[in-house]
Amino acid sequence: MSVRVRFAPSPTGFLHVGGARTALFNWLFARHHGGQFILRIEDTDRKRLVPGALEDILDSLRWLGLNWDEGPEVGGPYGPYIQSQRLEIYREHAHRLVAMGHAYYCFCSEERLERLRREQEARKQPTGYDRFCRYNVSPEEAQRRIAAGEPFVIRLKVPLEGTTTFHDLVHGEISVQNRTQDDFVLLKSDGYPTYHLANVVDDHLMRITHVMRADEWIPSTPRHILLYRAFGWEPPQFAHLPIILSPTGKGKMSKRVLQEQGRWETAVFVRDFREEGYLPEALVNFLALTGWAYDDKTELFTVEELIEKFDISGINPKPAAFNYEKLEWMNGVYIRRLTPEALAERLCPYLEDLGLHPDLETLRRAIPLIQERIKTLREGAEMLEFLWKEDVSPVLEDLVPKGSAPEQVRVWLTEALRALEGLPEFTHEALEAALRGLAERLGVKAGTLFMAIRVAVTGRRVTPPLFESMALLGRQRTLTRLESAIRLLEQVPSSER
RNA sequence: GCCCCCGUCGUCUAGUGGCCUAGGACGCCGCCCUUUCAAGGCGGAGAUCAGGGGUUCGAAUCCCCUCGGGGGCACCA
Repeated sequence: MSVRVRFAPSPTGFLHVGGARTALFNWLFARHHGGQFILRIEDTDRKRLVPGALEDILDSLRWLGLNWDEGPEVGGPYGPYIQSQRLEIYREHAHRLVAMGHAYYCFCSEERLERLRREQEARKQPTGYDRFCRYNVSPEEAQRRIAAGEPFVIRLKVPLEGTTTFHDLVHGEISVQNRTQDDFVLLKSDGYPTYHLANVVDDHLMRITHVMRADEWIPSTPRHILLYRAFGWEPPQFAHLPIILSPTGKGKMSKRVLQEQGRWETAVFVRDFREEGYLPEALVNFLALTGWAYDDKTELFTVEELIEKFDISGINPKPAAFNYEKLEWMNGVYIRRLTPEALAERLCPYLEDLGLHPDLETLRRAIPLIQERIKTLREGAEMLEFLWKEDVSPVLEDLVPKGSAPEQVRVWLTEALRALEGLPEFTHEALEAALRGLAERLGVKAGTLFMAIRVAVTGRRVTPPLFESMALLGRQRTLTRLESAIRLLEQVPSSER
């Protein structure tokens, strides 16, 4: 039988890296086995729907390269793939379970359930439904009350004894006593299914063979097994993935936790990583490695290699902290491996985000200057910003090296200006020769002089190599920038010179 | 409170009874290169395998207990 797996997000927020990793593992597993990867949208909670979330999930998945064989926009033989469009199916299945004697109608009000829970908590007893309607409402009475328009839910008759056991592909044998499970709701009073019902019905109808999902579902898996049995269906295989923790290993990967821990990182959604200039292939490689390992040395994998090597047995059951530094390093590696043309192309959107309109020729020549010194595309765009910016507006404290006076720097820059004006050729070699000579004549350390010029010309202390940068900028703009830096220094009150 | 899961360097991990005086990677430190920042090269620190008991000739690996961390207990997913 062919492998069929699914990723089933709820459109209640943007796609989180944790969700992305779940999707990735499912996708890799499907591709490895030549099976199908299905995308199903679980939007049965109408109160928590977030506008734009579905689009973000689809976009993020596509950006990562995780294409789906069946699902929204592509269709498939078991559709529709959006649960809100399958309501009739769940309703029919829930009622069928009642007819089979495995489920029952419950008319308990929310107030009664709330009171019940409070009492249980007060007595420090396990909370859960007390099965009132299972024992006290006959099928005939139930029919009468439904006909009279009374709201109801459908609950599963959970066996009172015995244990439910399943073999998890990551965690091994897991078993739970049935008496610790209450008669959970299958169909809500608004006619919508709960996650449990919709999930099981769809996984069965869509012929899902392996359910790979987040760890947090382990406690409800026995319920799902019970549901499969009630229907008389064969349950799929389960593999529960450990969650991704914040970099400290304490707390979830969320904006709030990151902030509370005083971290510099802020990205938690796939779109955040995209905005910061991470390459999708680097994120994929990194994500594959959090919670999974192939051997004791391989770290860099192409997608094809990942597909070839991926195996559930390599999944670590331990929750993993998200290591931003390693992701940065890996992104740098991927950037360095890009062809210059590819890097130029990928950089463009980030330059445009800075409000720049780069000319391709300059960009092409600038790439070799930054390729090995950036970790993200955004960083690359920022590093090249000076090439197209109208005014780089250096700040005084960057312009004046420690231990120097503004007046000194003014003299240096003026001398530099003079030297460059008459330069026959405005090339890297000519610039270097001229400015090294100048440093010597001035009796200044080359590095110190260069830093002042660097800041004057680019507005920053961290830049691509100076002479290449100036050559790229061109004589005219270089001189103009030196002039404005000199003017800035002239404005310093004489007492501070 | 009840139920479940997890526990090897700061972090990601290799390890499935002897090859482990525990290997790799990120990060960190030092040196080299160097016009800034990187990249690169070389070297280094860093884990009594959560703790305690067993089993065994032999345990990070098997068993038990304890501790610590996480998750679940909704007409949310």
